[in-house]
Amino acid sequence: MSNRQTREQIINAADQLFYELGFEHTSFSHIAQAVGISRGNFYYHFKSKDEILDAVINRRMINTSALLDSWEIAGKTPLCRIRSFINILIQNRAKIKRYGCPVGTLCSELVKLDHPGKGNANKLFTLFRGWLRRQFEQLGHSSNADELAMHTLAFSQGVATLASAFQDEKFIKKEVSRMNNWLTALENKNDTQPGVL
Amino acid sequence: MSNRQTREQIINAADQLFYELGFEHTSFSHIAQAVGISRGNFYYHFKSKDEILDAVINRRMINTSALLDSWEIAGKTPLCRIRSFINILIQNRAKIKRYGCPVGTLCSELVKLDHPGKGNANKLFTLFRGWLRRQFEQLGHSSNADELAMHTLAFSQGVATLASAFQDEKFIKKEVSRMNNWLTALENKNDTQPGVL
DNA sequence: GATGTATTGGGACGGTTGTCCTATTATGCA
DNA sequence: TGCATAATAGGACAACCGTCCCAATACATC
Repeated sequence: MSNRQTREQIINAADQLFYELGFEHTSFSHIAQAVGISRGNFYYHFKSKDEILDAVINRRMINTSALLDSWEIAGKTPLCRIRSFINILIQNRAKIKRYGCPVGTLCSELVKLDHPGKGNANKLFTLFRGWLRRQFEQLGHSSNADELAMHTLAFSQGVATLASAFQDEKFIKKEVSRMNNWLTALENKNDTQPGVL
Repeated sequence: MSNRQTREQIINAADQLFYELGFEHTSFSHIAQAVGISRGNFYYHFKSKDEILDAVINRRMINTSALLDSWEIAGKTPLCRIRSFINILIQNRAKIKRYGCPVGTLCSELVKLDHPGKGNANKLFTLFRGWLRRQFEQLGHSSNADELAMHTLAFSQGVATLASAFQDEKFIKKEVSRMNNWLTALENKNDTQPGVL
């Protein structure tokens, strides 16, 4: 097999296992078994476990960018695009129920480990944050677009954490519905109307 | 030193270390060093690491119960009591910024480890949930008290996760302020007024 | 002060971790 | 077909893990 192919498979397996088992609890043995290669083969592709983590985060960054771009194209209005973000909670509800949010749980773990890669992991949040901020600006909330973006991010994190703790998919749907109502209300009171904070 | 004293010290240190380093990453060596005893001494007080986790969760349950009771006494109105809950984000903001929420991060970790103690850890959430539900019932929102309790919990989890990821205490204050506004608005439209969902 | 129990320290144990080396096999090019 | 290089398998390595045993010490009771 070519260098590139095996490397991609390792990143693939690590990506999934880091999500499902956590970074620290995922061992080379886990990844090796998932890919179907020997443990000793890793050093040829990656110098350390941290380097695999870097590759995984990098891959997630690229995938996330592509996802945001697709929403940018498919969504006609900023409101519609923000709803795309919120709806990933519904789409991924089965996995979220089992493992929480892949971004939030990774960041939380790396912070506790005081791991060098925690900064990179947080960039995933920054990616969503910037994209959401731009959507809220286009929605007419330039004055507090970043705050609204952070609020939307916090919403998704809270829902994911509780859905996982209580093993409750219905709760996800309820909160998404609540969030959609909030967005609708937000559309009707933007910066163009004076006197509204 | 008496049996009880050492045991309490172990639970104390483990409680703090599980929060700051995570459960899996905290070793007997860590705890031993924090308490100032030898590693071999553990088996006399606890048969396994899982047993320490049980004791830590038990301790947190007791402390949480006491905290909720104190809010019940100090808070004159249900609204005031719910605000007590929200304000722990402000009070513990320094630690939350560094390590996230002690309940949320522990539950997330144990779920990924598929650890037997995950059920016990979730009981901490259930404790808050039930207490909040009762407060919302007293506030006149019996029909959806549990939903409002879960929403409040999700809010706090989302804020803690993002505050930790972005190392941002100001964000906590902003979101707490937003939540307080939401509560105020909620007080003015309870079940006693028909036609409001 | 002697004796029996409660508590502790030190270390052994098998297993797993991430890292790293080397012999072996597969592959592509001349 | 022969050869250089790419890729892999297997295992050695020290360090650490949780567990567990046992001898040494502290303490309380007589």
